Order: sequence, then structure tokens, then C-alpha cells
Amino acid sequence: MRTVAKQAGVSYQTVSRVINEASGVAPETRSRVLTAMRELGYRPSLAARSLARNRTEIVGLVLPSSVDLTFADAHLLQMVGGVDRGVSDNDYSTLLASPKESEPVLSAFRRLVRQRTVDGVLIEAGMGEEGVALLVDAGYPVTVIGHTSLDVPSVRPDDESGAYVAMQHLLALGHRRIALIGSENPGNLAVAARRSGCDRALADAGLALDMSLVERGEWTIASGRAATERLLDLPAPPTAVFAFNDSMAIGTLQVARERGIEVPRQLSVLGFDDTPSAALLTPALTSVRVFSAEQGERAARTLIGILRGMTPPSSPVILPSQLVVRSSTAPLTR
Amino acid sequence: MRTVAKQAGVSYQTVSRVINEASGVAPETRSRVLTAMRELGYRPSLAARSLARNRTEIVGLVLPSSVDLTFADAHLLQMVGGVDRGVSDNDYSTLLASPKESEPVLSAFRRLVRQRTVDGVLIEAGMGEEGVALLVDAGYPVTVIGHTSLDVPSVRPDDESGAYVAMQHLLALGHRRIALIGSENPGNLAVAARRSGCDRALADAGLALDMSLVERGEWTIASGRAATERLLDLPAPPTAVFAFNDSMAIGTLQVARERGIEVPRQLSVLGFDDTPSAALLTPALTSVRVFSAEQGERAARTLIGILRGMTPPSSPVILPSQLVVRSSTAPLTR
DNA sequence: TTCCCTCTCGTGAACGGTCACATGTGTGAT
DNA sequence: ATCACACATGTGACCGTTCACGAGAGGGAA
Repeated sequence: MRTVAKQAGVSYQTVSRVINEASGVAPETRSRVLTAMRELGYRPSLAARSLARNRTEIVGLVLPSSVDLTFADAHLLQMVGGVDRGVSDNDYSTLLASPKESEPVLSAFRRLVRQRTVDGVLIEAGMGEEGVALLVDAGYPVTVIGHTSLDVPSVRPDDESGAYVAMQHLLALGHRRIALIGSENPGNLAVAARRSGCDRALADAGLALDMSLVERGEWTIASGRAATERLLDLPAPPTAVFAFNDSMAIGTLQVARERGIEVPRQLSVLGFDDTPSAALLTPALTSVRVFSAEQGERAARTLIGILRGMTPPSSPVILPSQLVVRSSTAPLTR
Repeated sequence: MRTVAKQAGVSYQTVSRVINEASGVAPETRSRVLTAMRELGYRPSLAARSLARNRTEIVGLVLPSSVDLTFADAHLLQMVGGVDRGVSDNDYSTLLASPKESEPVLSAFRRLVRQRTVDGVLIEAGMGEEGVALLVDAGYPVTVIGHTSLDVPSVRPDDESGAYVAMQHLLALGHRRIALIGSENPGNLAVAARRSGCDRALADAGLALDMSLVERGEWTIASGRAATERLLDLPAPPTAVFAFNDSMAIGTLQVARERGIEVPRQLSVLGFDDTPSAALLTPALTSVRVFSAEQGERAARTLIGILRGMTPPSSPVILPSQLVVRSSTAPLTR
């Protein structure tokens, strides 16, 4: 910078002013500095700037280490894409900060705190709340992508109304024996919201949930299969299955096919998340779309807004979800 | 740091030595410093260190901005996961540096150069070679993930032998009228390698490629559909279709189904990449797996090795690919 | 003319580390 | 006792910015 200053015949401070587009520099001087910068191929050092300003213009992104990179994680990729868009549009950069597979998740957060290399952090809700708390305690601005019980800014899909609309869809098709897979995971707030959407739809129709048709699920194809096996073995099996994510719905489709049960004629199947694969299945899966990329982008904007001094939103930002009807659901036939 | 030094009754330089685990500090002093650090909640500033050392321990990762986040990009997600693993295992961090959608791809590279915030860059081959050249000219160590004609370190799958084995598979099943979709994209090195694998397999069997069965393809489902329509309209349609990625193979499956052509009984279909969705299709798609995560990880390790002063590999690192046989290919029936 | 204010620019001191070197200790060999 | 040498620690300068000032030039009003 000093070199540029000399070449342009000004002081380094003036160069700094030009770089930061600060006012108070004569147009003629500015252009002289600019050409000097160009001639010397000068590039400012982000490190020095970070040191002086005490901020890096980098935000961290913590998401589950995708050990088993199943297709379900397509949601994550979209989120990452959205985050990066929101971040780079604001002239920040995104630093990946997932835990190593060999370490406890919390240490990823600790590392982030220790290294002091980011100004704020975006956290996928699946990472758990201790980590979020840890960062907040360390004074980091934070935004959570997904549900959180903590009092921090967050962006999430409208799971409740997504599930509500999905359930209404099944009810409108005439289904009454509707199974739920994955609704019994206590402590998972997304699940709770979806479940409550289901309950509301049933209540609106003057019905109640048949608890014998409610199965746990671990979000994997395998657990979807297992749950479906149990459901279909019931004396009075369901006529529709609402799985709380697409992977488990895929498990349902597989088992149904193996048993020669035709979907959707004999069994309607509904998923959640609307993974890109959903449209490719046979039959194409009806699902609830959650707009992962938009969530990521919105979260990024929120966080950077906070970093820039705006007051954080006092309540979670809720993005609409949307039922995508395909060919895995059909009217009840008797 | 000065504060810690005072508290521990030593000089700041000693503190620095402790932090960097340098030798030449008495065990007793070290522990005294460590407790002082703990008591004061001291965390070293990465920015200051970067400034002094003139490196940041951060590597950039440039990949196509996933505008249309189709499922095909699952490959990208896996790559990112692998990269981050390789990077963080070496105590570096990964900075996302994809171009914004609104800007030309080159400007993402320029930004990277201008900001000087990374020590080296990983580049997905799809980003084009001008960007790579730009970074190299600017003095950045670089590693390409995928095929490149430039003389830079790179990591890529063995497309040639992958295609070779796949083609052998079809030939062994008795197929002779084998169509190729996507092999006619000049300049794409991955395509060239796959094509040459096909040619070799045919030559080994004393056969030659029937050019009337070779179709271009744009890597999308839609273009796979279009190519398949043309192929099936031929007076003597193929008995097997080898698409150069899974998306196009999906297009083939779709068209076949619409026309009532049974896969694999009447038509064998083979994909490339082995996207996670491949296993979920009906019928499950036979495909060539390329181990995206491993590529990313390996590239990361290579780059960081270079940053640490190792001599870069003189030729591309080639990771094996593997034919995954599922149910979309079957013996030829007459 | 004088005063004051604004615009433009320059100076010194941080920011929090690292590097190269100088300085002090104890130990063993001569 | 002397010297050399390894080991442990301290000192000054520097990395490349920004920040809080201060200072000079020019212009308008009194």
C-alpha cells in the first residue's frame, strides 16, 4: 500500500480511503491512486484488514458431516448453494466448518470459537443446540437454519402448514386409515410441527389420529421399510402412508412393490422434503417441498444483516412450504 | 497475547512458542503459560497470524454455481464433503468461492485473487480452464478435480476404464447394437476418455462403433429423452443404450416406459456417475461409480501437500471407477 | 482583512501475532 | 578455572491495514 502511495504521490491513508470508497478524496487524486494500483498490480491484504478492523467478512457454515451421503442430503446441497448465494451477494465469504468424522460435533464449534476466523455462524438445526449455545456464549452472532428452541434468530420452513395441507390432501382423497411414519421422535421440533399440522387437519375434519398407525422412523430408507412392514402386517392396514421424509417414503414404496401392493391404487404414499429424486421415482412421489435453497439464502441474509448492525428478527423467519402432488397418491378405492 | 505473557510472568515470545508447540521451552514454563491462557480465555487471532506469516491456512473451493440444483449435482455434494474432510483433517479450512449467478465465472476467480484470502485453490473441472490459468498466473497453488489439459496437479476418476468395463458388460450380455448418448461433445476431456474406453472395448471384441447410434447429449434428463426418441425411431433401434451420465439414462428410462418398451428385457440401459438416485429408479440403474467424495478428499490432500512444500504429482492422480450392475441391463433376447 | 468552516490530505499509533537475533543460564569437557 | 555450547528466554522490528487525530488550502461571510 505504501508503494502505491508513493507511486501516486500521496500518503498511504489516502490509498486506504480510495480502497474503502470513503468520501473526502478529490476525484483527480482518486483516479491517480487507482491507476497506480493497477500498474503495480496491488491487491489489499484481507488478513491485515481483518486484523485492523477486527472482523473478517467471513461467515462460518456448520452442517452435519455427511458421512453417509445418501440422496436425502440433496436438501443439504441446495441449502449450501442458497447460503453461498446469500453470503456472496453481500460480499462476505462462506467458510465450511463441519465436524470431522473422528471428533464429537461440539469440537467443531469449539474450533470455530478458538480460531476466531469468522464474524458469525450459520448452523443447520441438525447439529444440535449445545453447539449453538456455545457460540452464542462466546459472543458470536448466529442464525439457525431449521427449528430451534433457543432464543436465536432462525429461518425454517413452515412444517406445520405443510403437513396440514398434505394431510388435507389425503383426507380429501377419502383416506381415513392414514399411517404416519417418523412422527414419534420426541425433542425434534420439526417433527413436532409436522405432527401438529397433521393433528389440526384431522381435527378440522372431525377426526382423530389412530395411534396404532403411528410409527417411529430414523429418516432412512431402511427404517421406512421396517415401519411399512409393520403397518402392512396390521389386521387393518392403512390405505395411505404419510412419511415424514422422502427417504422413508421410498422405503414404503419399495416394500409395497415387493408385496405386490399397487401404489397409488391400493396404497397412497406421501413424503416430505420433496427431494429432487422424488419426481424420478415410480410412481413419482407426492411430497411437501421445503425450499432448502431459499432457507439457506434467507438465513445468510439474516445473519449478515445482524453483522451489519440491523436488529435481528424477534421471531423465526418462516418460509412457506408447498404440497407437490404427483402420482403416488390417489382417491381411496374400496 | 501480551496479557497472557504478563500473567504467566514471561515474555510474549514465549507465549508464542507455547502456542506453536515449538521446542525450547521448559515444561514448567509451558504449563504456567497454558494455565494463564486458560484463565484469561485467550484465543489467538488467526488474522494476526495470517498477516505475520503471510498465509491463511484456508483453501478456496470453486465449483459451478448450482443454479439448477438438479439431483445430478449429488455428485457435487459428495465432492464437497470429501474436500472438507481432506481439508479439515489437515487443519486447514475450506472457503466456498463459487461465482455469483449474476456474474461471469471468471470474476469468481478474480475475486479470489484480489482478496488474497486463501493459500491455494481447488477447482472443479467444470469451471473451465481460463480460471485455472488465471489463478496459476497469479501464483496460486492449484489442484483441479476432474480432467484438465493444463499442466497442473489434478485428481480424476478413471473414465476410460470405467467406460471400458461398462461396454464389456454390455458386449458380454450379447448386445451389438449399442447406442451412446453424450459421447459427441468435443473438448470435454471426460467425454473423450469415456469414448475411448468404449472404442477399446469394441476393438477388443473385434467390433466397431456404429456411428448412426451415437447421439449428442447435454447431460440433462430432457436431452437424454430427446436422444432416446431419435434412437428408438431408427429403423433398427439399439438393444442397449449407454448414456454418459445418469441424468440422460433417466431420460432413456422414461421414454422407454412411455413407449411400452420393457427395460431391461427389450432394452438395456447403462448410466455413468452412479448418482445416489440410480439405485432408487425402476428398474435400478446399472451405472459406473466414480467415487466423488474420494476425489474431493484426494484433491484436498494433494493441494495441501503442495502448500506444505511437497513436490506436486507430475501426472494426474487417477482414482479407479467401478461398474455397479443393477437391474437395467440384461442379456440380449431375440 | 480576518475569522471560521469545509474539504482534502498526512502522521502516529494501534491491531496481534511472527521472525531474527541477542541475552542470559547451566552443563560438561579441557 | 576456562571455554564452549546447548538450552531457555527476552527484545526490536515488521507484516499491511485502519483509526483518531491534526494540519494546510481554499472559500465565503463579516
